[in-house]
Amino acid sequence: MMQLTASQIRQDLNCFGGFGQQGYGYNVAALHKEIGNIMGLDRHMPMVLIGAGNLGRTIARHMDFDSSGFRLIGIFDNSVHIVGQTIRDLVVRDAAELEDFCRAHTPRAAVLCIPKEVAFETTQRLMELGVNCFWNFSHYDLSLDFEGVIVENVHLGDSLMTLSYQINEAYPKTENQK
Amino acid sequence: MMQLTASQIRQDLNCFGGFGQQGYGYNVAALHKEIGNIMGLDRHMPMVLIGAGNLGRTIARHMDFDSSGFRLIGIFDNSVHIVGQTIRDLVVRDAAELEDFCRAHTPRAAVLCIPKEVAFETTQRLMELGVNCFWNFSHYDLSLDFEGVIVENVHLGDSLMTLSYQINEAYPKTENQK
DNA sequence: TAGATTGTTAATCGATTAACAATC
DNA sequence: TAGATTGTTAATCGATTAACAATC
Repeated sequence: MMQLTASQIRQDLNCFGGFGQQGYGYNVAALHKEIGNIMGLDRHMPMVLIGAGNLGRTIARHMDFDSSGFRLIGIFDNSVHIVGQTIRDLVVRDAAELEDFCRAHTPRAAVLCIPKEVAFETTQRLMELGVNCFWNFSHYDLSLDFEGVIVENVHLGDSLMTLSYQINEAYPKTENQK
Repeated sequence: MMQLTASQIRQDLNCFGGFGQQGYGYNVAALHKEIGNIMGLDRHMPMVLIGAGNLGRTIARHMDFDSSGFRLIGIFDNSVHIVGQTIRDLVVRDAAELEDFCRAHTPRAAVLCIPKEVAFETTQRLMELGVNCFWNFSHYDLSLDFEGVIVENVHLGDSLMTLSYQINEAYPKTENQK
């Protein structure tokens, strides 16, 4: 279904070890669990979310942090209109409380749902508090300015442009449209 | 800055043609425009968004469709609580109007911000209306059931798990944590 | 002409695929 | 023993890198 060959699956699994039994097959349940362990999905690492605008709220509401290796323990914003709101079971805290909160709960990871204008300073604040793993929704490239960060970027604009390219390849612009 | 080599850039550009002048260089502004043309970023293809829940509203509000090759011309939902709301400059329409609207405006692309339970039937409805290009935020794999679709998937869960894996590689679980 | 930079071909590297041994 | 399926090595393929010719 995923368009992978049997060879490729065997090769990929063998990067991490042997999980099957020759002549018999794989124990699917056990393999599934092993892969989860390799990915660290059972770690429940404390994580904070910065920026509770439309995007941040959506992420906080929709994502299943618990089954992805994380536990969302705090949501922060600097707008008086948003601070105090409850999202899921968390009350949005004032960004000014970030230092105290991080010292108390020592998260190592953060979701960045902030405008790129404040991305640098926010990242710097977090790094000083020991947070160096980022799920980055901002348009700012953290890895340029910070050493030793672990970043996973989500740039939805790139994704939409990729779709545009695929469509443009399959159905090219006609001369009239130019 | 993007960690690409000069060789790689030249090779990649030459997949589409020669845009520079030997001995002189590239005209950056012209090259930028050419790349946009290749990606079809100036097409303003009509696009509808299906599902105006948290995620759908966020996408509709945040994304710059116009500079990515699309024009968002309609937002649809089936909840009476959401239909009638205004997002940006669009009023959310009842999903029942989808057929009439598509016949009138003939969009070819759609954003799917719907639960996976209704993803199949919604896709089928859209395909019958001539919409076969999808920006898919649902957990459902369209390409399995539909031939000739162009799909760009956004699976945020995968992205978060990728971050988990990277962290788990860099900072492995200790035995105590197991 | 010398220096610089692109276009293009060749060499290298890594990933995918195929083949086969090992094992149930 | 025969069939099936994994683990692992070898062959193939494609992408990245390097080299060099072309051109300003």
